[in-house]
Amino acid sequence: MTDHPLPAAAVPNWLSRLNAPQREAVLTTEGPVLMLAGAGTGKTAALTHRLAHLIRERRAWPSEILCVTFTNKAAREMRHRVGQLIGEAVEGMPWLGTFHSICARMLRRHAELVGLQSSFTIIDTDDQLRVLKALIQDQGLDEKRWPPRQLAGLIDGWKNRGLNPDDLTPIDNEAYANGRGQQMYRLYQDRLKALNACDFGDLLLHMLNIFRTDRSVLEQYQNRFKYVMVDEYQDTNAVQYLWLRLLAQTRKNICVVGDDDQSIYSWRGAEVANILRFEKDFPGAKVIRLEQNYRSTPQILAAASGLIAANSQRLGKTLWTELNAGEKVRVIGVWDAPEEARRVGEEIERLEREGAPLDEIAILVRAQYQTREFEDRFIQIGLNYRIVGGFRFYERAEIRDALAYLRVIAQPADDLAFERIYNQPKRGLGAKALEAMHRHARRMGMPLAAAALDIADSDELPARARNTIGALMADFLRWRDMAESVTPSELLRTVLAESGYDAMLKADRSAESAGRADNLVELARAMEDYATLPDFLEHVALVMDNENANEGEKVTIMTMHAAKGLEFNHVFLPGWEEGVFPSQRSLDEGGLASLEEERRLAYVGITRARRRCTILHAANRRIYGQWTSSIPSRFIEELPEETIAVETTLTGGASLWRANWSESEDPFAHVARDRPDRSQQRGPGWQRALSTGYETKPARVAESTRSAASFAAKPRTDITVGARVFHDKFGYGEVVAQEGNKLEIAFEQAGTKRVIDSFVKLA
DNA sequence: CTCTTGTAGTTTTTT
DNA sequence: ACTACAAGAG
Repeated sequence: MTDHPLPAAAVPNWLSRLNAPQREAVLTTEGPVLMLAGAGTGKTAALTHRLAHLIRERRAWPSEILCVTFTNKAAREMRHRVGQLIGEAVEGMPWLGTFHSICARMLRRHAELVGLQSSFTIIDTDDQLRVLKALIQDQGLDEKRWPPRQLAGLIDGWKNRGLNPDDLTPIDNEAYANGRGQQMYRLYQDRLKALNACDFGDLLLHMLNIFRTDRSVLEQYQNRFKYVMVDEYQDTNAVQYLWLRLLAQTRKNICVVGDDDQSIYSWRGAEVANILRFEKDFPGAKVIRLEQNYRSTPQILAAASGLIAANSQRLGKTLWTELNAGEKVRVIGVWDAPEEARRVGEEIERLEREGAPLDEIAILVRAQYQTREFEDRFIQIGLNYRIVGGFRFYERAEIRDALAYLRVIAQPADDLAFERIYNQPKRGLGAKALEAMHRHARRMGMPLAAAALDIADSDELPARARNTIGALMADFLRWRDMAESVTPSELLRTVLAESGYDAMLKADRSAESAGRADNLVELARAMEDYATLPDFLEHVALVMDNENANEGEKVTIMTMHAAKGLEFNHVFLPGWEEGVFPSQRSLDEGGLASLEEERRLAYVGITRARRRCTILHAANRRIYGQWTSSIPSRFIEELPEETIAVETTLTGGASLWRANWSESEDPFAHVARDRPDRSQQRGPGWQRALSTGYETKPARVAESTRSAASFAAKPRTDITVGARVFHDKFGYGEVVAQEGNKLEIAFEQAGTKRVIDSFVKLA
């Protein structure tokens, strides 16, 4: 295309705010580019300008650029900033997103190639564990000895490495239940297929499998994507790497950005090696280093650089800044965790008095449990805070229940969702009913919902349970029809009203029920942004983070992992003690590599700060309910002495004494958390189940059976009229009629009953 | 079938 | 210490 390489003087105005290496990254559009961008060096600016440049110069249409990030937050930020540069055109960028959302989009188009329907459900970790647990029980394995969690971890690991069940080595196989790893992995994949579902790892693995086996699909995407860009390349794992390499192989217009010092996700399969070998993968790659830091003071930068220098495996770079020297990094030692929280609270109040906005203050912790202490304290002193990443909106029970209803409507094969709500609100269906449905479903190879329809039409369960099931299935069929013509949020409101869920909450007098109802209203509101039910469900599955409405200024509390890519004027880093940070687990399990990852995490933490950085450590902390005394983190010693100012309250006897008696009792301990009220049972759903007059429903149930024909109930071939059969409950009998999979049997003891064929065996 | 009691895991980090 | 789930009683 236009090949007039722009001389520096001719640089368009809109690039003038970039420095020389940034501009080089923007203008080097052809061929592989590796951008090594240290913390705070403006890599997002470089990336977004590069993207805008490609579009402005008409080198590619927005839809011809693949731009991958790791988190939804990063994707949103990128979209927003590109939008500022090129305006509306950003709307036409369907391929800007996370690895997972992009793969989901692709997989919907090619689902049949891996044995799924396009309507497949994306299940989260919770559902994944349920499936695995059921499989483990099926296989007669002891789930104490071989926990589902462990298997889930292994399977995730294999998927991250791009391995299918057939690709496992004997060593991988041995990792679970004495050589049953491969078998369990295969069973799990089969089960997912039957559920028409995939987990997070599958989104990538399935696409990789498709690319590997189906040339024409791969070529289609290779041709489409004229340019490929990848953010946080140091965090890619093997599948992501292989997937990218296939896509970029032909054109080689791939630009990756990363910082090996900020690689903090190796525990989920990320391989720093990917960034270290980029030049080998793409010979002739242009390597561009962004080393000018625009974020932090020299003191903060020097402290962080000094710390990270203790790591061995580094590409190495020298960050510099033109900013004026600021304050030293403060290191504060306190007696215990409550004092730590108190101290941080005081510091924040002081900053507030000096005019610092609360939005510019963050507390970055190693692990989620550390947030609690701060929460308690901030409630006590009335300081506004926001916890990022804690309990997510979409993980609340009532939200998951509502979503389960919608999932069953959208995707009848979704047994996980069906199991969640078949008796929620309570309808008087329990283990017996579930077992009957399971037995039939398994025997017929059909989903639970289809089995439920069959059972409603037989004498298998007591009349009351049967009628309840029939009524529920009739509801679902009605809702499924309605879904065609009504907006998703209207559908939800109808479902909540008609299922008795609303009534259940209303009748519940416990403290939380009002909040739950509010959450459901909020869910319906959130759904208004989506035109179709599948659109919404996809959003929920992949974009699980909640940007709750930002009312007013708040201090941010979050993990250091979550803080990557963000910056704040003032940063507090509590809990720098051996065993907390670096975490005990990393010390025990991962060896040196894992310790170095913790150190990189520390580096990420410090470099979030623009003006002031405060590190704290406590001498005593409660871990697993046990008081433990701890020593300051080794990372504190590794900070260059000239960059830090140490203030420790422990050295003087006075402060020790003070700490000793003031921490004795927290008067708010019992106020801060609400006791869950267990009086919510026996909701109106239960009453409704008794009072809705199920006797009048049979006609409707028969009708529903027909419309469920898509489930294709196959009759047994081994049973014919006249056959003598045995039924667990009714005993011996003779088949007098057969209609599809339903039998009419004259039992010797119980009289004539209608029974589903999967419940009898030949006598 | 629901409620109570006992036990074990939990505290890395995310899609 | 706290929760969440399994097992057992009513």
